[in-house]
Amino acid sequence: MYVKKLPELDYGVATTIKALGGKWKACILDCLHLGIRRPSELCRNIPGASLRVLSQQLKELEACHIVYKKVYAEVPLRVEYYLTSWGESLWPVIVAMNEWGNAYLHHHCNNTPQES
Amino acid sequence: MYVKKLPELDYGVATTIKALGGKWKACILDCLHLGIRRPSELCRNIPGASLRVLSQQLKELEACHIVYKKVYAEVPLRVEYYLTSWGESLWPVIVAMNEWGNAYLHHHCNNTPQES
DNA sequence: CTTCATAGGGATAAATTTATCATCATAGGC
DNA sequence: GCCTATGATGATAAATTTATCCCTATGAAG
Repeated sequence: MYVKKLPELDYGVATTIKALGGKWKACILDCLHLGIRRPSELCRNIPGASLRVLSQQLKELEACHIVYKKVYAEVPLRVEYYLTSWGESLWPVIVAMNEWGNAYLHHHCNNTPQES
Repeated sequence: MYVKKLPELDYGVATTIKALGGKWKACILDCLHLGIRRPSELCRNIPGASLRVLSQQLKELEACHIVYKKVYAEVPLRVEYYLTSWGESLWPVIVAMNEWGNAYLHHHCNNTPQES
């Protein structure tokens, strides 16, 4: 890993963005809400993300106490991720962001924000 | 600038994060809500951010139609940024993110998400 | 014996974002 | 003239995030 060199902002929004801002994190949280729990399942449900990347993001979400991991002593190894109460409490925020973003996309269709 | 090489996710949350996710964007939007409009004023109100970086972020926000720019033909040059209706409609989302993030910070005090 | 699925991680590369430094232009104060 | 402030931008460096490749380990299936 690396170490942050620049000071951070103790800012509610900044904190939320750090928690949610990873490329695949919102997708992962969506999947967890749908009951998809195992890394390999997540990988199949999120086209474009490799297992490696999802593992990294899950690890970060876990470090943030947004998800937690259950490991079963089976073979092949079986792991499940669940939302913590912090993860659950994040849901309304995700919904609000999703609504705004979708409304935005409908009005600025075929472009992402930075490019339009 | 650079050109994106990898495909983007057409995801409401991803869109919102792209719009809000810049390091200083939430600060800028806060300032605009407070009536701070000129780049040099923003710079003085956001310790740590250089004028150059704020200009970049303002430019991105402008490209997203979240803020717009008014230029006055004065000397020295005078510029003001305002929230568009999209920018205004983003406010509830920012508030929700801010509340969650602040609650989070209070319970995991002295740590940012990724480090805790 | 080879391959698959499972989950994880080290090493490294690539992509992206943010910061730094320099420059331009204009007018005023000293 | 030199320094200030204003706002913008080009070039480049640094920091950070995301992706790729390869390896570990286990047991079952072929």
